[in-house]
Amino acid sequence: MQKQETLTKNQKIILDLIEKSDQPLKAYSILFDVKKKGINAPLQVYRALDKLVKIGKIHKIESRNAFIACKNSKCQIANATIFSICESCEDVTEIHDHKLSEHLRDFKDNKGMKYNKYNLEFFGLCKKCV
Amino acid sequence: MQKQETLTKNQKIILDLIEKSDQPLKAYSILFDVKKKGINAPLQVYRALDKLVKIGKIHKIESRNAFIACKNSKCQIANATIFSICESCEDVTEIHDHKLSEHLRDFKDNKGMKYNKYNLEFFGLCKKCV
DNA sequence: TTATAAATGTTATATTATTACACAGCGTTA
DNA sequence: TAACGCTGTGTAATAATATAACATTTATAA
Ligand SMILES: [Zn+2]
Ligand SMILES: [Zn+2]
Ligand SMILES: [Zn+2]
Ligand SMILES: [Zn+2]
Repeated sequence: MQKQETLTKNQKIILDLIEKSDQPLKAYSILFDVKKKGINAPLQVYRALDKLVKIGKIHKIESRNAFIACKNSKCQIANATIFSICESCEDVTEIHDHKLSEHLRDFKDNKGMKYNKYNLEFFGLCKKCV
Repeated sequence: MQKQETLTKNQKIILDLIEKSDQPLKAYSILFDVKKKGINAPLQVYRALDKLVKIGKIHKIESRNAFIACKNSKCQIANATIFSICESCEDVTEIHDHKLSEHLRDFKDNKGMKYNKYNLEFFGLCKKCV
């Protein structure tokens, strides 16, 4: 099997849900919401999430154990994510900053690590919460 | 009570253990190891971990749910961490790169977020695992 | 068509983290 | 001294997050 072009039923259901939310969703809240669509078990959710993360349709916010849709339609950057997180209202925004991305992409440590991915999370207070 | 200078018994026990390991430890593995010292419950571990994170003695590797000691004796950077993580052997190293840190510290988005913390995790393969 | 990779459905279980409550120790200050 | 606030402790219970194992089905490739 080559690269899968079309999403499967479960993957579509779960991606739809995540895309409708502009904020990250947690796995068990997703599970709760898709039970009416016949998805009954955590594993079904986690499998779809894994796949969607892998193909870059969604990203995991590691510090929150939550998943957010990628708005960048041509997301080549499943492996290069930057987020801004408000610690008061928990609002999360994906950041696309060319200069910063470049800097991170080009970063080399002094140990000969071969990087293929990074995830950066900024924390603070958003305008509304300052 | 002012800022606490000295660590408490539980905090010391747990920091000692983490400092002895050059790799991240998980909360329940810590719990297992400190049972012989009279720490019996998860909460006792998590409370110590929270405190140690807060004062910058250790850092949490978010993508691994694990905790590593900060080697930087004067760590003013509890709130500005960069890690390199090998996805094969799971070796984790804290990175201190002045230029990159500066770049991250100075980063401003276009939404008026007021940042006070960031965490960056690089993933890839270390020299041994390439 | 046959082999194989990917996805599904289900049950059970493992792992990570928090809530709730009672109490002890220390420093401040009334 | 006594009252108070703050931080930490100990314990039990439970919540939240994630994976293992197994049987089956579907999609693609040769
Ligand atoms: Zn994205
Ligand atoms: Zn906010
Ligand atoms: Zn550090
Ligand atoms: Zn390695």
